[in-house]
Amino acid sequence: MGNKTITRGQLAKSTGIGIETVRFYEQKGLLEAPKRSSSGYRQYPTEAIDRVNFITRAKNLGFSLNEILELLSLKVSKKSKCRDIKQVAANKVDEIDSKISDLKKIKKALGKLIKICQENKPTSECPILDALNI
Amino acid sequence: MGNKTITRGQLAKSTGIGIETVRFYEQKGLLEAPKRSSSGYRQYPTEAIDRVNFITRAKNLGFSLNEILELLSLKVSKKSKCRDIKQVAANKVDEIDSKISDLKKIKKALGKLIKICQENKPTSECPILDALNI
DNA sequence: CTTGACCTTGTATCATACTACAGGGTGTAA
DNA sequence: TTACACCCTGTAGTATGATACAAGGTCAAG
Repeated sequence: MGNKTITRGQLAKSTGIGIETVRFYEQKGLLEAPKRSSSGYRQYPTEAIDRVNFITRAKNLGFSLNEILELLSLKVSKKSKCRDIKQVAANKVDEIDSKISDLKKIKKALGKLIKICQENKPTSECPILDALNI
Repeated sequence: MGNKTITRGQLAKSTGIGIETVRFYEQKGLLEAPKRSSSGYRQYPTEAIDRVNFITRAKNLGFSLNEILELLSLKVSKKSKCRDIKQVAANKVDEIDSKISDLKKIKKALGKLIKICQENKPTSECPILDALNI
């Protein structure tokens, strides 16, 4: 009952997003429309902070807002839908595995570049691509 | 010398991007302006395919075109710049490590969700966030 | 020697994801 | 009770990353 709530500005400040972005995410369905005070102020539960932080991180990982909405909406409501949810989740896992693999390749290439740099060797026009291919 | 070249349309087709996107990437400096035939047709070296594929993958991983340009432009030209390049590369490695870590967390959360689904347990309003926190 | 699939340029439009107002109300502190 | 920082709504503008189109030139096949 006596759960602490925060305002839109406080949510924005504690997650590092813009205050207008909060409203934008609400419009997009990424943030649930919160309870309002008698004067119409939004009253967010503190869990909204986790939700916004998730959105920010997922965005950073190359997921679109629509994909993030899909991730956040994944839930088991009826048995009949369980198969679909498993399918969506499994597809996302595959996608994530391939992202991790690509990131590791780029990381390795950067490591090679740093090494070349330390050895003061000359580099080609595009050492990153070279490092990815060799 | 007798290196095979491909046209803009062939580059687009073999990388899965739009033909206009090729020109767009050229404008942005992501693709070097290629040699032209006597009639003005672009003649891309086949390596341009690797470059476009890199751009596509990096974009998918949440890097902006400007960041990708920075990655592709990393090269050791003078000793005096070596320190800077190492710094940029090392920063990118850190960024990549944190992306991998975030992706693993989401993957784990999806795994939990799949398990819950198989056990036919009821889920909360947002199982993904629950799975990330627990 | 024409048809059709390609290429050229310039410019305009689009989708996504914000970001910035204007015009007004609220809440607390001096 | 007035200052000031905050909140509200609606709507307009911006940045990024494409994508579309018009008007025309090129090239190989038939």
